[in-house]
Amino acid sequence: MGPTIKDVAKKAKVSVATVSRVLNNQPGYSEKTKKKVLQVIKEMGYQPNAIARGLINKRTQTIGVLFPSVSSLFSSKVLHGIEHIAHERDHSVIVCNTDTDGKRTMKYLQVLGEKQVDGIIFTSEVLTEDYYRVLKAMNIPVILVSTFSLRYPFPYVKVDDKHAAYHATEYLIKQGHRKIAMISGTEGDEIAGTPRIEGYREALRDYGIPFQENLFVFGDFGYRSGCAAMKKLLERGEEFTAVFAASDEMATGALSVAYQHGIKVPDQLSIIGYDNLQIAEMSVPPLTTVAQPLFEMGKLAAEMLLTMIETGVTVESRIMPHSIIERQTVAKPL
Amino acid sequence: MGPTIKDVAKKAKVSVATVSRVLNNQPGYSEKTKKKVLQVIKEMGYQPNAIARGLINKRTQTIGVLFPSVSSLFSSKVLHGIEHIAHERDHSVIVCNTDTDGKRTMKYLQVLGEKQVDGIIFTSEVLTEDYYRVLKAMNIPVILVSTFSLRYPFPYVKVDDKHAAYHATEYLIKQGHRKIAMISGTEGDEIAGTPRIEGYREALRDYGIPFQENLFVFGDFGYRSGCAAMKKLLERGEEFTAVFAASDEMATGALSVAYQHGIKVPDQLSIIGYDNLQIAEMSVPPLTTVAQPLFEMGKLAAEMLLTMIETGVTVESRIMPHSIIERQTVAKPL
DNA sequence: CTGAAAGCGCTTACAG
DNA sequence: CTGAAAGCGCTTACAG
Repeated sequence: MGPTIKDVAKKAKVSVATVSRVLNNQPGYSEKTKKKVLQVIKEMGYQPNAIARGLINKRTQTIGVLFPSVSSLFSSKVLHGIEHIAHERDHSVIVCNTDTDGKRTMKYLQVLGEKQVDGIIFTSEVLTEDYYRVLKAMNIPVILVSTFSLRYPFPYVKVDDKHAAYHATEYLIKQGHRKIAMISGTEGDEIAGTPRIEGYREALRDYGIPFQENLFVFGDFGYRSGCAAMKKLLERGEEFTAVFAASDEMATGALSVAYQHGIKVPDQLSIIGYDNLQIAEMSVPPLTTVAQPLFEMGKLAAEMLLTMIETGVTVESRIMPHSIIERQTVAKPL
Repeated sequence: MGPTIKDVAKKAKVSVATVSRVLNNQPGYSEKTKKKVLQVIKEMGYQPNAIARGLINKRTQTIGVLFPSVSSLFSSKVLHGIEHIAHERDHSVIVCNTDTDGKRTMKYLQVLGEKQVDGIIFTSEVLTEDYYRVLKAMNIPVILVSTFSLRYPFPYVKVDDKHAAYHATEYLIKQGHRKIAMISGTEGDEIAGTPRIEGYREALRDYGIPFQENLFVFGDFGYRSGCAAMKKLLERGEEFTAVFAASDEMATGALSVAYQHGIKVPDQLSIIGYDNLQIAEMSVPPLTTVAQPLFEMGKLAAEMLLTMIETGVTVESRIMPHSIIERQTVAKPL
């Protein structure tokens, strides 16, 4: 271990109280002692012990973040944004990978509590009553990202999924498409599943296009499920000129399968995704998609959390703007 | 704040020492008191304060990880592996995003020191003397991932880049290619740049193929630089039937440009990448590439670090196996 | 089997 | 302007 505040005090011939004061820029010492102390600190290479500080200040300058999967393209962008602001405002971030597993999540929540984090960001998953209870009991600020809860009053930052899905579908319609298939996310997912389906259906309805079971299929947001869904759609034999996939990964899967079947995108088939992950730009051809400002969402969530930590006042939820990134997978139907 | 060990002790009518003992499964109490204490703990919803524990134990059960960019596909995989093992072995991980910025990195190192992390994993960047000095001064275990240092004796886990590049090039040669271009990583990068160039050149040499300046171009590992490099190669007019790109992102860029120029892959041009990121599987056509076991590397690094933390003995560096993932971007030349 | 006490490295009234 | 002392929530000899 390095030198402690005691060592510094002794060497500088002052009390630890004085050293502590200059360390924290508090008043109560002459310019001369300040200089002396600062010099000794430098000489000894003294570093304050944040753990000891945390114990007494009841603040650890650390926040916890929970993701279903840290390595997903989605989570890593959001994490990047969170980390950026946290660092700017002198906080560290502990990452937790829940695997969408209830037990694991509860365990993380407990650990985060024991480690006395100052706040928590909970992302992309349904806030169960269990989670809510322990979060509530921890009595620290919590921000939800890409998820929300009607029942539990944590502020959130997210895109309006239903609205965004409506726009994506409408965009296709405005290009002239009427036979529009949808590859949805996980069945029953109330966060990124159902709302996007609703957006799709409402756009269809508003433009007088009947919803067809045959043109609708569930995936699980992942690439492989996109491939499978596309195959299913093709096998059903129902004609369609465009598909709206509820994630870029699924859209890319659909793209691959189209390619394998010799279907030209966008000449014979238009595809629009959702997320605007890096792969959207890198796919061949580049994917037209709905963009969520993930990095910004991470930043905003961290800002909201830190504001709550610092001021104690509850912050307002925020709906972030989505947008349609026009690239090369959508064209007018033949 | 929740109840402390004192509250528990009072309510259970024992001393805090006893509570501490049952908490830590140490001997020294009757079955009866144990039951009593456990019951009170449950009743009060008592959670130990890890900060107080850390202060006295000189162990925080926390490790720090430094990445150039947390949101890169590369870093997030490694992070996932690290987090997985850390959690399994009761440690938390603090992530740091250095932006490959010296000042920022030094700041993180300082914070990690103040927060008394038990160990550090340093990834994908050159270990400068400055970094080494403060790391050394912290006197805690350090593991390097995807980087290494001849001068400074920290154990590392990485793939043999030169060897892997040799294999990739050799693979192309064995398919019958003789005119093989290379899109390299960043010029002067001693970690993932130069070694891969050397591997490429040695394979060429071993198979009696002269190295041609015209078929070599630098990128910076990113997608856009891959696009630019491919354009440059095409503009130079020197014929080639295959390209080895030192990253999947650059390979994907090359793929896009080939597509834009109406060059069929793999019929007219073969491409092999490096990394085996998710996009390799998702590209059209799927990218043949060199795989590094990123998740496993993260896991192994965490295991090595935790072993050093727990036993105090220095662990051996590890070269991880690379492999060539054959997909659909390489064929025999016309 | 059990408890009183010291101590981890700090901060913060309090007193001077 | 400065220091002695209490205390944050724990663990761990030490003594019984």
